[in-house]
Order: sequence, then C-alpha cells, then structure tokens
Amino acid sequence: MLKRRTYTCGLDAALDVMGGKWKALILWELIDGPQRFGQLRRQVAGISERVLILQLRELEACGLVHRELYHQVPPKVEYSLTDLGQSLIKAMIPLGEWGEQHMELIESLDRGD
Amino acid sequence: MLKRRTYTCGLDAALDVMGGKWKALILWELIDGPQRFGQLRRQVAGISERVLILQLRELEACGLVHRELYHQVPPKVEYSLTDLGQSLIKAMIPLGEWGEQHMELIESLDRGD
DNA sequence: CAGCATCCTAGCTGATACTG
DNA sequence: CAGTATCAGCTAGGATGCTG
Repeated sequence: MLKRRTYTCGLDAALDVMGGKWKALILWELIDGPQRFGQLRRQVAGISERVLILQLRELEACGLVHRELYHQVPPKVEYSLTDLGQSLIKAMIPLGEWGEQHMELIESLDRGD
Repeated sequence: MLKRRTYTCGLDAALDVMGGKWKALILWELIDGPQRFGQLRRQVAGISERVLILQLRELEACGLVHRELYHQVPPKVEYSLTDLGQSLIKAMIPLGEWGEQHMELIESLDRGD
C-alpha cells in the first residue's frame, strides 16, 4: 500500500500517506467532524464507492482516520480524524493556502492557455 | 498531465502540481541551488532517466522549475527553482516536518509491525 | 552529458452488479 | 446504508538502447 520502505526526507514520508488523488480530499472533508460513509461519498465529488472504501481503509491503516461502527439496522459507520490525522491536516494547511492562491494559474495551465 | 480541470480546494490544486512519486523530491533537491541533469539523477535515488525528464518537463510546464541550456560541447543543462517553485517549497515545509516527526511510525506501518 | 524512442507492466481507477 | 465482488482500461512508471 505504501510505496516506499525508507524515506529520504519527511516530505517524502508525508506524501506517501496522504498523497494520491483522493486522500487529502477525504481528510479535508473530515475536518468539521465525523462523517458517515454516504455523506463522504457525496462530499468527495466524483469518487466511486469502491475507491472511497479503499482509500478509507488505507487512511485507517496509517492511523489517520478512525472508523466507528454502530451496530444498528440499517448499518451506520462514522469516519473521523484521529489525533495524528488532525496534526497532519494542520501541516497541510500552508500547502492548501498556496494552492488557493495559485489555483487560477494552475487551472489555466490545464486548459493550455 | 494534470489530473483535474477544477479543484474543490487549494490543497487539491497543490497536490496536482507537486504530488506523485517524484516531484516533491526533485523540488527538494533544487532548494540549495541549480543542479545539472546528471546531478539530479544521482541525488534522487532510484529514479530513471526517462521519468526524471518527464517530471522535470511537467514541473517546467507548471512554472515551478526553470531549465537553462548552455550551448556547449558536451551539453550542459541546469535546472533551478522559479519564484513560484520557491514559494511552493516554503509551503511544503510544515508537511515535511510532520513527516520527519512521524517517519518512524510510517516506516513501521510499512513493515507491518 | 543530456535526453529521446520503444516497449512493457503493475496497479490504480472506474463501472456495474450484488449482499448483510 | 455500507459495503463486496468482478471485470476491464488507462497511464504512471520502469528497462533498455540509441543519438546530437
């Protein structure tokens, strides 16, 4: 699941646990508190059920996300940030601000103008 | 090359330009000043020539890296951070520190203990 | 030295259908 | 509601050899 065994720098390690197409988005959605599976699926636009599960399982395995199962019918599961997840989110904020500031530029690159 | 056309948050946009297996590492190597192609290849352990070129071209296209060609024999090319690249590096520092602090944990996850 | 061309593959990702 | 199972495609990434 993780790509490397050893890391050359901390950035490398951080990107290994939260990099990829979806993980940062999922963590971001959990900032405001626990979310149920279905909520997450709607919030993280474009993700499929299958991929969301896979990503959540990986985040859980890394200790970034906690999965709380309520034994009910119908079933209810809540995902939330762990303390480690919280600390990671905080570390990602400057990067988020950078992206915010340069988003137009990046989107224009994508359009090729 | 970039994965998305629109972004739901800045973090999303930032990860689109510097995410992936190598880009952050490459940017990191350029912090201390310009590097020649061969130097980079040795610094970024494990990367192949082909992939290094591809990544550098993408970083260049995003305006994060500058490519300076010296018309010599044998050829010499130097890669350096642009101002935008510098600002991105700064935004990545907290994430790098987070990774630094939790690297042992992450590596232990990878080993499965 | 820098870097392109070619071929190849692993695994991420997506679509769809089904279950407790 | 919260998943699992299955199938299939794409593309990032890797190996190798060649060139200005």
